[in-house]
Amino acid sequence: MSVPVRVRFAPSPTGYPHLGNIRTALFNWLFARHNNGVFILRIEDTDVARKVEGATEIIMESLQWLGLDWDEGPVFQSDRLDLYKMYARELVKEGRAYYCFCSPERLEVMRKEQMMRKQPPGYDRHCRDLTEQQVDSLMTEGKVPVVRFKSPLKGQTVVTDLIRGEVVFENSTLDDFVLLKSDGYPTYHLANIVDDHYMNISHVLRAEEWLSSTPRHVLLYSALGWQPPQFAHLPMILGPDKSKLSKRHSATAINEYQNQGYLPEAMVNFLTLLGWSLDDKTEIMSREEIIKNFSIERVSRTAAVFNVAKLEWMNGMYIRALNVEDFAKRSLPFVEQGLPPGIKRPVDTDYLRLIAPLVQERARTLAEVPQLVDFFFVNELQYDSEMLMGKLDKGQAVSILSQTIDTLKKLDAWETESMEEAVRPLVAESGLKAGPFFGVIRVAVTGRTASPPLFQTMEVLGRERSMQRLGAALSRFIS
RNA sequence: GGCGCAUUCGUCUAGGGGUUUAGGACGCUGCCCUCUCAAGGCAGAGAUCACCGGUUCGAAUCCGGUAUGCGCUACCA
Repeated sequence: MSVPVRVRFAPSPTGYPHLGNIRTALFNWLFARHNNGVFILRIEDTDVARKVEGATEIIMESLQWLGLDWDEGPVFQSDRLDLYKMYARELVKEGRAYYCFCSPERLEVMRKEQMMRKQPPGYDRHCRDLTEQQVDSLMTEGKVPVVRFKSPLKGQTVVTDLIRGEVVFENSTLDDFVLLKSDGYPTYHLANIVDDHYMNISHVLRAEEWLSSTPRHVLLYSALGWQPPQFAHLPMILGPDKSKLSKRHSATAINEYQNQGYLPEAMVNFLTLLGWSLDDKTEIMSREEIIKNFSIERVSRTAAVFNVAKLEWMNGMYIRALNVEDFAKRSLPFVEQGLPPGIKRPVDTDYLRLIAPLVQERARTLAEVPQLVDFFFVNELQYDSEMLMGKLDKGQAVSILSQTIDTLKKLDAWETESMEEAVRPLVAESGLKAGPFFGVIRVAVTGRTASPPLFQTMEVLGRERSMQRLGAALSRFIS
């Protein structure tokens, strides 16, 4: 019988979660779902100074956007301060921790000196051996202490990591870290251990940056007489400069990707592949496939650089896989937002549905859709006559336009096929290649040199608008 | 400075002693398709598997050292 899997995502509420946080959440969620376990959301709001109002809501929205549903929580550490205090006191009582009255100023000076002497910085254990009387008198003076853990001076602590194996730390390199701050809040180390224990967390999946503090956690578990969970330290996600992803890098927050028109399912697929792989070739996988196959054994040990270009490609794959209806629906908010202000809102959704199939395979993100479709909406096309002529001369352009207008005018049905049937012969007669010939019409109708297929575009645009645009182009040359 | 982790094409990765002339993907280049742009198809360039030693009949794969990168080194998480 193995322990039931219970994992948690435990961000601190400091703003939009960035890609690294989200990847951690994702792996925890995948691990829980694969093992029919429980995924818990816990908010680590023990740093009053860094706490940002509304951040919890933002975190929850981000998880929801990606479809990472949690089974318990959100649990707030700030609601459980008494619990942490209780264990801090207990540890002091048992001689496993002590009160420290050193001022921030003293600590600062101490650190500077250590740095200057090229010594490893760390608390010098000044208060470690205060007598009970000394503590009492400092207390009555009104001094507010922190509680520090009494790290063993010698011996080793072994961390067993599911991804990295056994990692051995010399206890002499561990300092007496703070458990309870002077404002009564616990540090991460204390709160984390107490909560993981109380919530019966079975596996701690977190970023590699935590590996160095894990021996402290192991020591704490043992001091409290608790069984530690299993640890798995996930490889970090790096910026293009190979340093830890942070605000210095562009677009690190998850909401930026939402705003840029990335699909959550593409995001999930892509992030899954940052540090995990199924085999030597499978890349596009449904959520179900990923859940079915996810395992810690296949998590890589090496940090991964976040590569937007590949995300773009994958997002394009997902966009093309959408059914047209869905694509139109998901594009709508981006179109509403991205079309020039002069165009009437709300945007005609039936019209957009007709346009959608013409641009779906041309968009890599939903945010690109407005630029792809705007000529369907604007009243007056902006382009210069040079563009209209392309490599042809004025006479040729005039002839192409007038012949096309005459031909289309006689057409009964304004449909892609009949238009093409009627216009194609003109190309042959002109002695030109189809490219340049259609190029003139394309610019006349769309105002650009690259567009969806011409006749399909004209069909959707409608007879009236198409003819009007062709006429407008012709009148540039004949006034 | 100390401690820890890591090191396979530019990037994400497969590989876990012989099946490897190191596979796939993104990106890049070329060709095909083609009314343009995409999409799609095909092809190509791109990795002395960080380096040096060792183990072994045989090493990208195991061991040691070195180098480099990154992380931690707070009353932040």
